[in-house]
Amino acid sequence: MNTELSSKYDPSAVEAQAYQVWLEEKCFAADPAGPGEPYCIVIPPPNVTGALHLGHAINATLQDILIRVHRMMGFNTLWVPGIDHAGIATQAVVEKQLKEQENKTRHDVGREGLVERIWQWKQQYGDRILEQLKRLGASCDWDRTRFTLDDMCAKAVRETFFKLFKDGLIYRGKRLVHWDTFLQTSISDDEIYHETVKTFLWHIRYPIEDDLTPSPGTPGEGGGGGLPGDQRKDPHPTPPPAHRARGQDSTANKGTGLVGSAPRTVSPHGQEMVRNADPTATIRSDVDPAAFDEDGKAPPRANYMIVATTRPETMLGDTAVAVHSQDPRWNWAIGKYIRLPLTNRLIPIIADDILVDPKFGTGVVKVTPAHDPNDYAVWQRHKGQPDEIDLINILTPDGKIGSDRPEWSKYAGMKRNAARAQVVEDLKSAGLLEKEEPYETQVGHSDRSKTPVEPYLSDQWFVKMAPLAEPALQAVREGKIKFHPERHAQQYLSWLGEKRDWPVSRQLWWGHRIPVWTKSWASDASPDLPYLVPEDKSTEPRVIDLRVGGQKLILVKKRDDRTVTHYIGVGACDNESPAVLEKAGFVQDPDVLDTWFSSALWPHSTLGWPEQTAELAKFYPTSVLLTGRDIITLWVARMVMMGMYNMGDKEAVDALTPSPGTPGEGRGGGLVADKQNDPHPNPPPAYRERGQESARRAEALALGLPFLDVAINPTILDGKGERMSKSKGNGVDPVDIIDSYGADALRFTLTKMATETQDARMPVKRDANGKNTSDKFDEGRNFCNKLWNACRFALSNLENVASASRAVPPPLENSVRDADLTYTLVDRWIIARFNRTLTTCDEAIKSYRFDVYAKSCYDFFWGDFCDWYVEAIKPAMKDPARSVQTAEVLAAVLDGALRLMHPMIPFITETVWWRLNEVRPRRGIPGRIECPPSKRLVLAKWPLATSTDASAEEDFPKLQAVISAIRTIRNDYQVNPKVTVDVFIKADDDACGKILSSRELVEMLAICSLKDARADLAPIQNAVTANVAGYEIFVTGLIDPNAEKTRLAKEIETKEKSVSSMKARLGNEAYIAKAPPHLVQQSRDQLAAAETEVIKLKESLKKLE
RNA sequence: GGGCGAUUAACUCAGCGGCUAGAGUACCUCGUUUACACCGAGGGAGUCGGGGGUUCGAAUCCCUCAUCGCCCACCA
Repeated sequence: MNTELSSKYDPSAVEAQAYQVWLEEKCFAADPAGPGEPYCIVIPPPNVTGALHLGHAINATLQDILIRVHRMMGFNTLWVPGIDHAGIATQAVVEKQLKEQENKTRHDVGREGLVERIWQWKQQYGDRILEQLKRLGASCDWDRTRFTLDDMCAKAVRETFFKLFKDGLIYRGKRLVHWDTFLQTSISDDEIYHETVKTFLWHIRYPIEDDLTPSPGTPGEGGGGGLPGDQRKDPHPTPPPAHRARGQDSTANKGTGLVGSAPRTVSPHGQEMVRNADPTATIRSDVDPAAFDEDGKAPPRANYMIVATTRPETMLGDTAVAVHSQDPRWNWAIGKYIRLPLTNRLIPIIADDILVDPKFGTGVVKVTPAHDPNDYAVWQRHKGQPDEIDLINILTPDGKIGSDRPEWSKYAGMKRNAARAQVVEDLKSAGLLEKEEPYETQVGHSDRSKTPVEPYLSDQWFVKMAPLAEPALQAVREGKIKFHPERHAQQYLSWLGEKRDWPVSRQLWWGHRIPVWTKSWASDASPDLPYLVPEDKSTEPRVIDLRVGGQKLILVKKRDDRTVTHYIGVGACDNESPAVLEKAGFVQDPDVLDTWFSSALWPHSTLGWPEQTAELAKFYPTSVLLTGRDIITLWVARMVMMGMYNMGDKEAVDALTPSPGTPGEGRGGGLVADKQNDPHPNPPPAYRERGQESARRAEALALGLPFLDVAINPTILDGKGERMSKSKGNGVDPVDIIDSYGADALRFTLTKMATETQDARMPVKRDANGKNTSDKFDEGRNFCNKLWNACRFALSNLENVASASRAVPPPLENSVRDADLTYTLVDRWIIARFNRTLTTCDEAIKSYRFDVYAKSCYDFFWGDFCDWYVEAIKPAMKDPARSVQTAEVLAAVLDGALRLMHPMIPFITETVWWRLNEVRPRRGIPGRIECPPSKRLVLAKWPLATSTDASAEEDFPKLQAVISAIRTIRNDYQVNPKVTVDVFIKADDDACGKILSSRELVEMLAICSLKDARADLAPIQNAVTANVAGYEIFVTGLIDPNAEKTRLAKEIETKEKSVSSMKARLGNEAYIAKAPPHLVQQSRDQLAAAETEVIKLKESLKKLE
């Protein structure tokens, strides 16, 4: 291997070689049996839909920084890479490709054909994604790469579903889905596009049936039923074994999760599966009744209501009319009935303050629960209430009016538009059409068939949220999991707080097939059953928990009616369970699980759960989750829930959740309230205070938490603040940047952008090759180039200087030696600066302030190390008397700097490290910069911050100020850089002593000759002067009286400004009385200093006249 | 409609009660001294979005308005 550093920095060569070495030497491989505290991150698996973008790049870079830092700190470190199958999204791109390339639909190739094609896609893009991560420098343990659809994850998915089912947390329920009447399938939200359609808004009269006492058959009487389609007549099926559900709602939730044609579970709030019932919706209680009564008189009570609709044909399925409870025009009618035109059905007038906005339209809304999401929500809200309403489906799967109701038989078989025309015509002839006005509306269309979609009730599987969500809420409320920045916890809390049940089935082909098998047969003939359940002759609903061939299997037997028995089988973790069931004639549910179902298990499924693997034991809970804020709800919340559910110790989890009796109302404020009570919210613990951390970890382990911290990285937007996307053409491909700038430069720039803000902007432009790029990466590239060259220079110097003969390094315990005193000021200063930078970086990384880490490294390396230190030691390095000592410091500081920056800039630092090891294998300054040797930087020890050096940090900046002042004068007078100027300095004895002891430095860096420095300096004629840091500086030989007058006048002006502002401040009695004394003193000192400087400047000015 | 965020130099951003408000890029001047022109030295550049308030003191905290953006929900 060639360790020479090329004179020109070439990222591609450096990067390829270093990465290859890391891989060959298995530097990223984790060993659960190895030493060290665990530190684990599981990657947010990128969707296999396409290549990685900058969002992934920043996310992966930050994770890699954490992983590399902790690896160097001696943690047993594991970064699990992986990819997400991304159900809908991936199927959609492959279907699109199929259409474009072969002009086929998924129905043409069939389920197996399509799935096979998607696997091909996965192979191609999955590999590409992993390749991209490698080019970025990600130090993942590649042997543990996972895919959310691989066998390991599949096992975890089946086990979880099984467990949830057994615990009664999974149920079958109805949900309104988008229905494509042409393809006769439900489609996802993503596959809908909206088209503006010109239609009419029809205003229809609904006659109020006055003075009608509710008859026994009408709803509201509590259970009389009698309405066709009423599902309440079904008996509740037998609950599965009553495993104790978690959380305060447990009692209300037991005994569900089973077969059924309609949701029967009523959670305390009636929200159990309402996708569209938004419990946070504003209830319009602020309505002022007077607003409807402009004349001060109550309006006359009408004997009909007017409803407006764009879809009159749906009135066949109306089951109520809703008004606002505070609307004086209509609230008197609540509880009365409408005689629904055309069908002659009686439907109730109900109050629903969420649905109805009294300020809009007539204030009356027709309610069609089976065909409108909002109306469905109304049905949900009123279910179980005295004003419960009915639900009537009027459509057949192919989008025609059904024939199951005699009252609308006239319309049966008509398609939407025909039915609409007929209904309108009939209303007209009945004189019930009040008005017909042109209207534009957005109609959802199916992306597949290009036909309008219908909201359609369909059977879906749901996961009950309340018992899962409550512990997950508590875990964050009580700080067991911490968000960084903290404010992001709010989104998590408010979303989970809704506890909306989670619809987990998707009508797709790509994904984890729902592990449910069903079979129905006449109850007197069950030929295959004995194979599974030898002795079951019962016709009663029951749950049969059994093992077949050692496989966990649960069977639910439900008597549907007298002649047919349904069995549901749910297979658990083994691949053979399906086979067992299928052999017995069971048929698997055609749907797949929501892609987030497998994602929710990611932190523990990737470590081997449900097997008790060594990885799981060592690395769970993971240390931190780094992700974008857009998936806090979809993903983070679900991981916490499922982690606690699968991994948590039941007692610990239960103890976390307050029982219903405990006062819980005080915690409405959540985080905010806690923050106010705690004087030190989220205190930044010193990085190595391990005790606190391991206590937190133990607690998290008991609770089953998937991670201790959640760090949110910013979203990268383009220069206009818009999200990057392919369709907009404003996306930047990280690989393009790596090709042109290098991975280190990309990483540095992204790290520096990782502030606490939620968005980071990146102006995008096109490069010469027509690719998108951004000037933002210049900074990273420049820094990398600087780093490369400074290292080359340092190494070439070290090559020429022999190592000190003493044995190095001695153990850390050795305190600072007396020999330290022999170090020069600049040596002591750079060592102090290094240690201070290290401390800052430790804190920054601990608190996920990656920008601070990047900025500190940049300032230290470029601003201190290159600009001052390296320049300052040039003479000493050429002087045999001093070079040995100087080289020791140089080597140690360089060593420390490489370690410090390696996590962010891994390739260059590693490459330089190899050369440094050759040139100077032993290095370190005992007690100041320890440099324990390591062949590879990636595995080297993280530096330990040591004491700082107050006097060096105070004195050196004064030298810098003097040098800068002389340089400024030189520049102002445009002195040729080769010309040496003469300088005299007046200051007190101590200060003069200091400047004289660094005389060489000042003379070299300011290109001057320091003629004299003393307290009693004789007046200097015709000098250009400056006053800094207690030094009065005179530069002779270049005076231009007029220019100097202007210069001094300007100087005096600014100084006087500061004098007057200080005076004003000190003249304020309240300031003297109330401000902290040290600030008052500081102001006084500043005033004094400024005043004397003004006097001196004025003296100088006088001399010129 | 709800939530979150942003508004500081020409651009991209730090700073979040107390230094004369900083950095990078761009710009201007000077300079190729063998680490680096992807460089060095120096410089100009800002009523900290507007308006109120709290405070001895506000870019920083509170209220309000305006503009922009992101996420979520929705438009009978």
